Amino acid sequence: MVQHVLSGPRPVASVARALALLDELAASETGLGVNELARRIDVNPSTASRLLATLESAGMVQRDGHGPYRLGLQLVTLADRVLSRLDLQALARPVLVELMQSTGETATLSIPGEREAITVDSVPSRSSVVSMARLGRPSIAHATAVGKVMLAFGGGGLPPERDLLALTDRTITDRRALAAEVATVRERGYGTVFGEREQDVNAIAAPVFDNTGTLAAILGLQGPASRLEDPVRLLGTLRAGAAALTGALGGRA
Amino acid sequence: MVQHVLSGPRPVASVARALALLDELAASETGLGVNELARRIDVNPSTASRLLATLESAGMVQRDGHGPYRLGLQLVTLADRVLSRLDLQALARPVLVELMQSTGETATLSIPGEREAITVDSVPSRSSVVSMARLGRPSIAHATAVGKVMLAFGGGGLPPERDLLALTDRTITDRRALAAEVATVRERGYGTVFGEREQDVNAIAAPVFDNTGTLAAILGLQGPASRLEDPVRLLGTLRAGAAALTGALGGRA
DNA sequence: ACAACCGTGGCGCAAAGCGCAATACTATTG
DNA sequence: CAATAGTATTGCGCTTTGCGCCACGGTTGT
Repeated sequence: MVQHVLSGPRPVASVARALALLDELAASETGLGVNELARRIDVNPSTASRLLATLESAGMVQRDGHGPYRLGLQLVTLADRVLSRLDLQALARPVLVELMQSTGETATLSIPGEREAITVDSVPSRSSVVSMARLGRPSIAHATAVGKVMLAFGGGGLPPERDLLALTDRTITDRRALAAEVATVRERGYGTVFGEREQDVNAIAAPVFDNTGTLAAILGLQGPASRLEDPVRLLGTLRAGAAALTGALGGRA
Repeated sequence: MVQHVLSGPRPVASVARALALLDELAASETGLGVNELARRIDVNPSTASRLLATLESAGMVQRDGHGPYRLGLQLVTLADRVLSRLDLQALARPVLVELMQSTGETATLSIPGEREAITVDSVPSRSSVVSMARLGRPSIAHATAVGKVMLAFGGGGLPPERDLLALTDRTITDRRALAAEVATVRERGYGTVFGEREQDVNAIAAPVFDNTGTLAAILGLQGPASRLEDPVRLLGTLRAGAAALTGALGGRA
């Protein structure tokens, strides 16, 4: 074959061939036929036909009737996911800095995942005694302000009661109590926490939406309970930041 | 066409698995590990590892060090190709209509290919006796206004002399003469044809550039020699259309 | 310290993808 | 209009090759 020089692990040939087809289609402005593609990546036309059929069923390539193949719209969908995340983090950075500077507390950016929200960026308060926000760490859904916002706006259901571990004596461990709390968060448009994850930490969080109206991220502010006795007083600033981000993503409200 | 489980062609399983990985990554906002992905598409972790390595070498997925996988930037590149073509045709339609209405001649949109430019859309003149512009047909590079523009701005080389077939007695068949003509086109910023493809057809064409400065398309106007004695008098209108399209694509000049 | 994850490489078997060839269809040739 | 040369897509059999199993090293959490 051709690329036999590759050191290290042997790549999956079929997949490599399929990707080569995509590259060829990307290089050609007008689209290519099966035989032409087969020649370019040096395989039998039947092989190319089958590979293209597989790619077509996934929307990676498309064509008009029996005409030449072109790149498919599914690529746009996938790329949109990439860009939205890149955009989000880039756009959020100055907002986080602004939030930290005007409030003096640690500002965090979290992305909603399957069962918990993951903190992907943070700007720690200058006077941060405790650096609570470690990147990449999940925020326990039922015991953080960020997590409550995710439950309220993320579209997923509440976690099972056996996951509602008590981290402090103020943690909500009853599923019905959590449901009520989440409903309140959804109604007010922000979530709070008063020592429910760590004894002396209070926090507030607000949702950020994208152009499709789905929850794209969560902005959070947190500080020591001694200083941040009532995090709701930061609500105005936090809401301004969330609104700025939501607007930048093409969303509203 | 729907995916028949019975008599339908058997898709290439490895490729289907790789595409399933991409779908799973698209579904998850935060990225996933090898084992987690393997569980979701129901394969062995080692298989997922190899598939992902193949995808990674093509830039379809990426990751930070040994962290979880995310969708790769190559997807953005591929999607850009899709969108640019879709955008182009959508944006060009009103321009073509405008060109036809203000000049009374047939307006065409062509996309530069490997060796010739392919006409992908056209708005025929109302009084079109001859409908020369059939969609999907290549414009012979050395004997059409569109083709000359492609040679002048497309970046590719001149065709070999054996391809310079004489279609009429005015067709340029000498390679050096063609080189001179192309140089003139590049200098003036537009290409013309006086009965070099068909005896009684004159035409003029102008380039459209995208945001990277490469030739994205070619706008053409053509009519019967009897009526369109000097196509250069349409230059102003044509240039305005080309400039509008170039601007819409983020290009300049 | 162990334990429980994770990601990856070697190995061997059988599943599976590939090339060959035949088919049907279309476009272009004489 | 027949003839030719393209294309795209099947069926079929061989052997390649991709997969699962297992084991290793690395990291996290108990």
